[in-house]
Amino acid sequence: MDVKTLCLGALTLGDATGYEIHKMFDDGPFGQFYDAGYGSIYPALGALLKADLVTVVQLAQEKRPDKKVYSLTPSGLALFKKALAEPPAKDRFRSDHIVRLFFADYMSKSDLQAVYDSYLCHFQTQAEKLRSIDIQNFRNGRTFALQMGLRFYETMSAFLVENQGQLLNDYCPNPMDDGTEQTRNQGTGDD
Amino acid sequence: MDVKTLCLGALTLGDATGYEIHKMFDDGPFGQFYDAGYGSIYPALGALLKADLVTVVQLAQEKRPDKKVYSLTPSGLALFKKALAEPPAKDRFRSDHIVRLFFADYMSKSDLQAVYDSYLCHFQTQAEKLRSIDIQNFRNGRTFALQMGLRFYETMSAFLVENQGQLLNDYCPNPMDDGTEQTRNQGTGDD
DNA sequence: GGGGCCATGTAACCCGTTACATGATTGA
DNA sequence: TCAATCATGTAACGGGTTACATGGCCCC
Repeated sequence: MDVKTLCLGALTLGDATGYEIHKMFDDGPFGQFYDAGYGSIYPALGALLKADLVTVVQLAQEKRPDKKVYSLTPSGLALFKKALAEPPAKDRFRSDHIVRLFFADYMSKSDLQAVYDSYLCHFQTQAEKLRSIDIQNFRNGRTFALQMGLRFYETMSAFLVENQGQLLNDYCPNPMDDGTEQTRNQGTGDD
Repeated sequence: MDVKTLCLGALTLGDATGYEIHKMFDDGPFGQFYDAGYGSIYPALGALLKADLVTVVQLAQEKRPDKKVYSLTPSGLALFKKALAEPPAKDRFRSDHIVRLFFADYMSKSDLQAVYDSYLCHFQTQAEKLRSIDIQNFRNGRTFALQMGLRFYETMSAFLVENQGQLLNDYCPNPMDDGTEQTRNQGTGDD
């Protein structure tokens, strides 16, 4: 699902500027399952406008660039619904953090500790963010997705806390002859 | 973290062919937190070879294309460790499924049900896959990452089961007056 | 017999990321 | 004063995905 479609979706929640849509991907309810920078949002909005899937109202502001408020058109909404009806692509998850956790034995203990700390902090922060979102006027799907994200962050941070010892206390740097591969030459001084 | 680096990491687990590395991203222990297709793996391996970060042994096979078994060189290992020591990029999670769950009210109930079913099935399948991986000879980090993945899949599938009713029984299609739920940006500031 | 597995690779394309460019206001 | 927030956009670059190209074996 590309940024254009996601922008359409964002606009079903109400008219918004590119700047505001970006915030939705950053802070708001979208951040959990997608993200997009200005460099993709603004061009997407431009393309959407050309295709009459959105309209724009330009509000002049004296001290800032004009604010361009975008709204969904009926055909934009129709296209979005059509996109939703298509079979979803596979989820895609990429985690530099888990790569490091996985290869813990190739890291120094202090680097590993740092990764652990930043990861835990990340999950806790995200959970906090989600908790602060008001779900009163959300309909079912919104609430569901939000709670799912919350559960995810809470579970992951709980996991990190519970298994900290396994990772950090039992830490043991790679001896480099663990039997996994054919021998190469001596791993000299490294780093 | 790019595919080249990930290939280096894959090779720390033992010599492998491009085909085998691909399987690691597909089935194996890498699938949880990264994925890569042949179209990125083979070129990556080629580049790694040119840079002397891996070596290759070409085994002629009569009935198939030659099998090219790649091995990490000391400098490849060193580079990989250097990459691990760098601060990790933010996790990136993209879920077409959750987008659909979030916008449930813009879908037909049957489409929504289908998305729910396929998502649940996905998590259950993934969990099963991870459970079948033998963790006996894994070191801490490997086990940790694997268990983290397992916890993730189990939690998500449990969440889906627990909250099925909220999503599907309380389902209520969008009234669709004008497509938007509220208005923002009525004026520059307020007034 | 046909589909899936083994096994490798290339090339085009698309899309998104990053960096660049501008600039005033507000709060610490 | 310095950082952050508001606010929009462009251009180049890079990377990965997709599709294309090949072909025999093995199991159902």
